[in-house]
Amino acid sequence: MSGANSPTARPDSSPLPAKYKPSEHEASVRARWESSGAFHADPLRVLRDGRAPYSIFIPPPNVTARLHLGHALNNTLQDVLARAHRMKGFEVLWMPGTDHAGIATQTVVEQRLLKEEGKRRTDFAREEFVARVQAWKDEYEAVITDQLKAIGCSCDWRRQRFTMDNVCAGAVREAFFRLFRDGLIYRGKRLVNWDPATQTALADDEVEMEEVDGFFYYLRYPLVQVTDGIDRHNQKKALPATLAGLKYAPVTWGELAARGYPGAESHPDDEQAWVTVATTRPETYLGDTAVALHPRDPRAASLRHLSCQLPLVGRIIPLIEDEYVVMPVTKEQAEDAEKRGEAVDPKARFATGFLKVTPAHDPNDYEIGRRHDLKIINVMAPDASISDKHGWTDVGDAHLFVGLSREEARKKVIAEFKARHVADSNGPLFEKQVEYRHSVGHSYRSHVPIEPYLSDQWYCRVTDDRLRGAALRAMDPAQRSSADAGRATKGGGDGALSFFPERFARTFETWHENLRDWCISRQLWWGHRIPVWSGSPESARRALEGVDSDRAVLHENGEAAFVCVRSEGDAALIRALEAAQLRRDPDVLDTWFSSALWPMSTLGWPAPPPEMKGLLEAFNPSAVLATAREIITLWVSRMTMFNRYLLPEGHPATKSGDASYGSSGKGGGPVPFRHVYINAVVQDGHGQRMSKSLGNGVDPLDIVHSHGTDALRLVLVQTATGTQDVRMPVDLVCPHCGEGFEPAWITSPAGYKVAAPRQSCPRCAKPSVSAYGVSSGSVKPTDDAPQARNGSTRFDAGRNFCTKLWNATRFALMNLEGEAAPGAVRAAKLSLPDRWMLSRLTRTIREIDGAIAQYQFAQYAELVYDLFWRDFCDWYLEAIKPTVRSSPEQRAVLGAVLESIVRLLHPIAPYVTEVLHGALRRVPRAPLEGLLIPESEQVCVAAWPAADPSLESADAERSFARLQALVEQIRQVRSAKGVEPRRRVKLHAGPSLADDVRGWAGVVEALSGADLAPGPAPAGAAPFVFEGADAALSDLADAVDPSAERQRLSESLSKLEKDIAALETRLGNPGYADRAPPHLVQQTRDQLSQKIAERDALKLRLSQLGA
RNA sequence: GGGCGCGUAGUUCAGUCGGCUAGAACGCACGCUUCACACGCGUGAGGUCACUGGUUCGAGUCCAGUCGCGCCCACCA
Repeated sequence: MSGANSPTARPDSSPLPAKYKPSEHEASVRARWESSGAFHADPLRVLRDGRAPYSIFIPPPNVTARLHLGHALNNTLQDVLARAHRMKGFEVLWMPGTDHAGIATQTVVEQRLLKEEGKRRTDFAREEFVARVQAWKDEYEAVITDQLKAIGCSCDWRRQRFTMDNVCAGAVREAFFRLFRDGLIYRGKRLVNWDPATQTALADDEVEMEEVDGFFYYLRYPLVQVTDGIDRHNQKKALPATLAGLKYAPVTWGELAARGYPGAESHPDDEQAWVTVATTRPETYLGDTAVALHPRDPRAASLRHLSCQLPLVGRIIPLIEDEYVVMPVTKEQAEDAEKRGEAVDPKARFATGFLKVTPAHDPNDYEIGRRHDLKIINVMAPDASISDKHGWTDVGDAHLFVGLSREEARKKVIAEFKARHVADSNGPLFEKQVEYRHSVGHSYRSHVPIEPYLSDQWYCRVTDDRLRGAALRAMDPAQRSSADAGRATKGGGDGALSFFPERFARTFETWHENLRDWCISRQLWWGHRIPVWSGSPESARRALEGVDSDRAVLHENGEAAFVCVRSEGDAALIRALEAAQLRRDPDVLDTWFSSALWPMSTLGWPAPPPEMKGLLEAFNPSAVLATAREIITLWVSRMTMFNRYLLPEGHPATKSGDASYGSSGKGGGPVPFRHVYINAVVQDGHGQRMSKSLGNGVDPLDIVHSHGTDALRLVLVQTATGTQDVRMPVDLVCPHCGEGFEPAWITSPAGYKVAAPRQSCPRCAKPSVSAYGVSSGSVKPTDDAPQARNGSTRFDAGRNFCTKLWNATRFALMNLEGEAAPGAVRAAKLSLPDRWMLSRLTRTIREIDGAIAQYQFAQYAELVYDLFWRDFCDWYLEAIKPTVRSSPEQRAVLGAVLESIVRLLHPIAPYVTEVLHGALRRVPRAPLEGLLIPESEQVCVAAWPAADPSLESADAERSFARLQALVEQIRQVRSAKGVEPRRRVKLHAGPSLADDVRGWAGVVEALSGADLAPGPAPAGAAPFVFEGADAALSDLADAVDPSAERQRLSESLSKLEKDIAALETRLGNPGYADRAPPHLVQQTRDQLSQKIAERDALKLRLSQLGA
């Protein structure tokens, strides 16, 4: 112990190093977490011991690339929840894993193979190629796992899964089998987003829209009237002219005029009439099977029962009426409508009112075709060249287009239409072209325009009520907007699902209301192979003779038979099928199919191996899913549907721990999670979404390197305020001299602002390589141009906070030595700062609990920040400095409060709190009545602090607030008068305030550097007013300058006058006293009278100083 | 085209039920190397809460509209 005159201990007695260096502690802390098994969840503690479960399924990151700050945010928030609930006594399972991300991963691997080895996928055998992708996956799965571990994620790492591992594959297989068996998976000919370059179907979200400059082409279709065979024509629309003895005759303008067609009379009577269609894609006219117009179009009546004949092809196609068609408007009409505030379809200005309908090559036309039972004629090969081998037979004179690419065909069609005439004497078939800028879907893989393409695909019937309806019924009725909101019935997961922030419920709801069946097949090699064998019905039936329907299911579809085999291990059956010439489908499943099963597959459904027994019963449904808003549709929806469909209604009450869940088959099963928390999108400094593939993704490990993990997490948590976007501007850090600098920006090929691949440091001028160039593969780090890490001053606040916490703990440790209090310390007997601090702690614990329950992460961070820095450091530690060494009771409070703060902070800043907890627990701590913080070896499994509400003391908070106000006032006077910081001055106060100051036992003196002096203030003292009473400071070194003093007091006076005027206006308002709540009126009155008292005191003081 | 979000101090952002004399961090100014911490301490300066109108005793907050920025979904006549 240092000398008796020293109020606190010497700094060198601290057991902690002088400075917190994250890199010196994080690895060893992490190793202790892992070896202790602190994060390993045991379903038995739930199922047998009745402990409350709390589970979270990680959104499995794609194994395509390293994680960026967006992932760091998402996973930090999950970790905050996991750690907080672990400390609150829940049995926590945070399930980790990664996603095979079919198309994305295959694409990056293909690109790399092409770049590094000059090879294409087709240069490999399928197994060989898959092995290469597997190698990539192994590499990135390891990288991602390391990143997640580094940022402190408290996942149950022993249970880590991958969407294509054996357990997950079993779930995919079983789910597919049941959905197939129940008629919810079917083979369909549908329009898909076809990438003609890679020849695969793409999901809607794999299509990128790009603005393209193009043209509207105006083409003329001659009008004809079918004179014989009209019935057959109407039954099977769009017949070739040559077929079935169809007889037809040209329709002349004269006939049209007779039918009342507006404007027909301006044409020669005996010439053949035509209609003009407008299209951006003239080459698709080869597949047209109708021309449509709006039923209210003024021309519609006069055209009824007429047809068009496609030039060159010769096909006769009907004129049909459909409300989808946009009627044309003139420029003037459009402007008028806009003036009236009416929306005008931009297409209306270009439209002719006649829409060519090509069901095989346009999604909207496909829908029209279905409505009108039109023929579907596919005129393209899979490579998007014009072909007569894929469903187009009535080629006629159009054979000159066959074999052309779609681009060549477009030119050729235009050229031919320009060169030909409607009829011998008419004008050309080509009318005009108009420039038109529109957005066109492009493949995110090959960047060529998407072709809507008719092909055979597997579909999941998500529009079935057992899936879609179940998902909608899962929603919390309070978050539903539509009419049937109130009709949610009881049972299963109905009404159990809610969104945070609430507004995202709308996204979920409208998605389901507009849902279409889900195309689940992909023409890829990387993924879950579709477990269906197809061949002729007879051979399929023969091969399945005597095979139980539990092993395989047969669906027949006209000439084809499809056999779904339940188990990959059913080798005998598979051999029999292949012997019967049935071939396995070459396609794989959409990646989201396995993702949709994540909450089940990771828990071992349907047949858990021994080490996974009980997981499903214990941990599904999970507590919360934390994810990004753009996958509400892709993922959240599908998990909800599958979980509810595949798990039985009674779950988890089902007792069996084995495979034998019967599917409820009604979609009445449990929700996969009760809450969905949508976190913000992390953007870069330019407001662009952060993404490694764009080259603007920041590796969280760069921030870990520069600021430490806890700093990273603190700042990320602070940003989670419920907004949609978070901007995280980043710099580069020079690898040579450590200078942070703003990179030089360039625009990437995709139009994003990214750091230039090569940078040079503004300080040392040496070159470096930025992340963008590295991820795009355009440049590699070398010895003289090493890679610059990202850095950001945004994280300084977090680092500073950790340092402050470290230092405060060091200080506390120095002062916690010494005799412990003999028994339990009772709050009522403590000093004001102690009672105040305990009150603040108790209140803050309550507020933090509320914030966590509502996913108010930023508020949680702010609460614990203020508690620690503002209350504990700025006031409490300073207040107890004079007394703590001599008061065992005060030491008990100090130790208990700091330990509580460390625990409250642990979910956000796990590393530094773990180290500090280790140091703090070596100091014996006397128990404190009302504050329960049981001993624990590690803070990550320590109990959340429990404070008795009685510790919350309004009285202590009120008194301490007065003390703080007085101290601040004294500091202001000192600062205004330029008193030396270390100089002790004298405080003169009236008897009542002096009593209070004495009652506060030296705290005011310690915090303000002013000692209470007896008697009235001497001449020349600096006066001030506290709570309307005179007080003063004297002994300020130099004599007080009366003119400066007048100046200062006058400023205070004018501010007071302003306040008083404002308060008087408010009270003078006749409505205020009547209608405002009484306590507010009273408060205003009190404020006014206090300000008036202060003003009068100041005025008196000023007059004493002499005007 | 449909939906959602944002606009508050130089910067990044809080601001819940309308009660506000609008806060924080960083930055800035002044003072302080005080025996936990200069990644610190103390004291300050800094705001037409995008704009217009409305409701209200009272509007940053609610309503209507305007302008600007961004995101998601849909869309190739």
